[in-house]
Amino acid sequence: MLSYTTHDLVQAFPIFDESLADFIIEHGESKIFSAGEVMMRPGQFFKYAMLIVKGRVKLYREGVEGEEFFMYYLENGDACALSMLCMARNQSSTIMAVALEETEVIMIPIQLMDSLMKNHPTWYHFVIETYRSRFEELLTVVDHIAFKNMDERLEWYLKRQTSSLGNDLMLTHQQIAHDLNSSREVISRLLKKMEKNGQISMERNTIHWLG
Amino acid sequence: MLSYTTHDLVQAFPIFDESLADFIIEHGESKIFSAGEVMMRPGQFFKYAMLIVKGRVKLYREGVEGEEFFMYYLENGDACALSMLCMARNQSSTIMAVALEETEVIMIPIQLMDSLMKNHPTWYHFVIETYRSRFEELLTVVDHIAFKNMDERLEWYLKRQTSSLGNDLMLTHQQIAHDLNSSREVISRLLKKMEKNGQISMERNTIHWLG
DNA sequence: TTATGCCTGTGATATATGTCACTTTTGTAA
DNA sequence: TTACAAAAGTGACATATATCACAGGCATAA
Repeated sequence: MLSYTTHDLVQAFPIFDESLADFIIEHGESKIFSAGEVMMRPGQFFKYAMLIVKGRVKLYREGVEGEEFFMYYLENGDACALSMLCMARNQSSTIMAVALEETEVIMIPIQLMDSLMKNHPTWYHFVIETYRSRFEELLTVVDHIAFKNMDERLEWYLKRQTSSLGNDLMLTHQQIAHDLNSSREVISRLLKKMEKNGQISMERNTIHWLG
Repeated sequence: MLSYTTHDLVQAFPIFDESLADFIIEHGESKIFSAGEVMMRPGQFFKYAMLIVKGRVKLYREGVEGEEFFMYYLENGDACALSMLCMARNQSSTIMAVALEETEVIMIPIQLMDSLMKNHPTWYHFVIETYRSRFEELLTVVDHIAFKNMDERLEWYLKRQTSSLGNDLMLTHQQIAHDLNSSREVISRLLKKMEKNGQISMERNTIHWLG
């Protein structure tokens, strides 16, 4: 039994109807991850579908030699598409989810899926929409790495960051290089260019987006 | 009313139970696409979920300047994850699906989704599994373009092709270059190397995989 | 204050891939 | 057979990105 009100939940997940919200309040479990905590790792087996109520989760892909590649953030009102697949198997696929801030999630046990699907049309609308949006996002990620040069990718990366984190980004060039699987020097040089073009301004540890 | 038997359908889609197969036979529609026909294009609105019964469909991403990027094939027993999202909106996202051979599909109208989800647990298991596998596939695509050099990507590409098309690939270097968004010369040179390493042999229009 | 460890800037160079120009091979149609 | 177009081979060069080496700036702890 969760401590949210029906109203809270419908506000966070507008697609839910009240009976679904009530069902989740009654049967869901709650969990808080602290900043920096790993929420999901390679080859993990899921027993729950996870809904994000508060905080921010960074999803990224790990290469075999420890490279990183940023994919997207999950925030309030999102669900982890991968956790909802519910049947993830042990595989070499290595997706990582890390809480960036203290993050509050609702966990819904697998066993409830049948009942949810059967009795709550808004639940599977939600599931479908979750997949759809992540799938689309992944497609645009593919577009960018397949078709674009690093300068455009960097610009797009910064835009996405600002839409999630605001215009003042507390990021080092090194972190950005990791997220784009590039190198610091390259990122530094490209940022310098963007600064000259008046797209951003920079301070130590911070980039200001001048959109 | 489709002309398949329950048995046919369950054989093609082993996850279906008989009552689901019967439902689909009763309410689904059938369509045949001829080789080369475009089955899905940018910004299309879907009224049907599509199940592939026979043939082969190539899915690829188009860049803004007409570049191509191969993603995956759909074959007998697969469903088009994107069509199942059912609510695709007009967007700049440009995914293309083209029938490679004559391809036979079952089309399930959106309006039936509610009933299918409600009454046929094996249906949503199928839907979930469809998403899961496409999502995973897309993740491995991201891995390769994010982390790997062209030689490894080419090798992986050829392996995937063979697992779908057999060991004798009727492909020109130009086609491969398109699929990988590279250039013919680069692909030719890399193929030459692979030939020297004994991984493949080549003829005009054909590459033999010597796995 | 000094010492230390990030963070950032910058030139030189290496490497992978893309591009250009041209040739040779091969299959097919006239 | 010849003629032609598509496919494939190849060297030279261009460009983007990665890597290396090092210097200077800034923040924090001792």
